[in-house]
Amino acid sequence: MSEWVEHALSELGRAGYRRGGARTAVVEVLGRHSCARTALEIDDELRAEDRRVGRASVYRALEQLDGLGLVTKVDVGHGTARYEPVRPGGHHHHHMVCDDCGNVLPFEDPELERSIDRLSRRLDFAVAEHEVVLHGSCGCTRH
Amino acid sequence: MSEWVEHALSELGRAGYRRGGARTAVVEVLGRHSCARTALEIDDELRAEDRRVGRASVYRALEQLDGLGLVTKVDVGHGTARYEPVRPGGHHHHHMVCDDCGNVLPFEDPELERSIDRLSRRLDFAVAEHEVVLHGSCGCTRH
DNA sequence: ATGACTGCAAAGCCTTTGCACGCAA
DNA sequence: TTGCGTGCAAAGGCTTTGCAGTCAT
Repeated sequence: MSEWVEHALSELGRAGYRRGGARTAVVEVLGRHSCARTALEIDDELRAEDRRVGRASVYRALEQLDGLGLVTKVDVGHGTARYEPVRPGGHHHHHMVCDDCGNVLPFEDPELERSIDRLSRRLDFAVAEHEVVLHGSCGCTRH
Repeated sequence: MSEWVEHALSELGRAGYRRGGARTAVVEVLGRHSCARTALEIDDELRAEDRRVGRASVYRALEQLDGLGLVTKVDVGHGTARYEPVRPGGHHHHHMVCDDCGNVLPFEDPELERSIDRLSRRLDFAVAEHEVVLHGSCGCTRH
């Protein structure tokens, strides 16, 4: 089992949550992925392994995880939220969205992070989070 | 009238669109703002000046303008799309979103743009657009 | 036993679509 | 006259909420 899954479950416990089946299932699915998933994808994945869970419970679990900082909510457009595990010590990354096939791919770039940090200090605005989304094509249409 | 309004109306004409009332009204509202508006805000603004327009027409006009590159669709999360005029020669900018009051403010930073350009060249991905969103607080809760 | 957790169904948003009428060209 | 443009209403997605039964503690 992924380290993050144990971490998340223990943090949930510490925050006073009970160990319900639906929430645990959501945590386990998230733990299998390094990049952002939608609520629907998580639900489908659970359904595929016959662990049927109410859609509402998926959303509730994600909301709680987000509140505890255990996942990040990523919005790459198209009106569907995505969530991904925040691994302690893990690398901060952003996303490229293929406008041809809808694929979402992660990337990271220290120089970009430095630019944003410097900028954040300069602005008259208390920056808490930042998100960079690149749109374009991953090359899926090449044969 | 804003220069962009004339530009947009003429481009719409060149693209073969007729000069309908609803679309023109949407263009005029957009032209009054330099930063991103939602479809609902545009609709409200029109309603306030007794130029009632069907909600669907607002969405249709925005879609067409986006298709011609006359506006940019900006997604700062919260599940609501925003649109802003693309002024020829205007500065490329990004957005800060106040998580306390929902305010959306523009900023620009040449260094950040350079970082993204360099990064884009390095990636195995054809970057067409990019979007940076800063979340945090604009200070509205200070008294 | 108590109250959190869950699933289901219903309701809420934002956005898109279908359709008949009206207007620009 | 032609068919694009428009408004209205209905339908579509994603997400949230209400509620009663269930389960962890």
